[in-house]
Amino acid sequence: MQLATWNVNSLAVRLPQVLDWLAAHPVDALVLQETKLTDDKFPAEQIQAAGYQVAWFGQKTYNGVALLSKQPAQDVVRNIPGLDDDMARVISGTVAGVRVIGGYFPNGQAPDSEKFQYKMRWLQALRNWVRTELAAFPQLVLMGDFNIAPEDRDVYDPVAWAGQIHCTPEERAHFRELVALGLVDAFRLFEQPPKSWSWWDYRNLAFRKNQGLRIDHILVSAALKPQVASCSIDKLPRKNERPSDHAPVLVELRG
DNA sequence: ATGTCACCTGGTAGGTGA
Repeated sequence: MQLATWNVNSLAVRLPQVLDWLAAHPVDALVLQETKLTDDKFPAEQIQAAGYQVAWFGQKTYNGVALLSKQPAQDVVRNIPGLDDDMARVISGTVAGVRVIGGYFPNGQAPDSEKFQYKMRWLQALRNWVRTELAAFPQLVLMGDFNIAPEDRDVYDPVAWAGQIHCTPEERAHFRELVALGLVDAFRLFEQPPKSWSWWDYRNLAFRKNQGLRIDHILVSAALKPQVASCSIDKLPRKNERPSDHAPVLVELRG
């Protein structure tokens, strides 16, 4: 089966691109971030017409996530249970026996900001919850826009970005702690092209200059690791007219 | 060196977030 994650930066704008991409990449499940739609405005009918089931969880203006799947997702959960959070950031469901968690992690703005403190609290709550989820669902995939570049090789200019948001030691420690729960970064299971990024700022001609970060990730559980056949970033949609600033990331599982 | 995009409010621009 194939799974994918994509931060679309407004599904209202990017729905045609999502449907085009699914036609070319008919993955079994796709999680979306930054849909930026209230639930009453979610384009469920157009997605269903394209052959996908969908569960969604949004809010006005910001955030918003969705889980698209060929087979309907079972036991859908929205956000992190037990965390008091007014932002729509997580949607989970079981697809073909795999527990899929799609997340839009907080950006954090700047290391000295209140938003960074929220990011730290959110990451701690996520870790505690994923620990229990892994115990209940050994076959688990955690994917989405983590807003964390795990290592210097995930940053186009690690010197300039040292200590900046997405690259702080605190964020990187949280990433490692998530992995330490019993997950693996599927992208790094394979030889990858150098300078592989999943996000390029809209500003500064960053995509043309390939100045990006790898902040969108697919973590798979130890039980699934032997089944991982490939993992890649699809840069093509970033070349569209009116692209999202993020590219989709895909993983293929055998069996 | 610089270079954006999407959304909101409230109004035909400015502010916010990323």
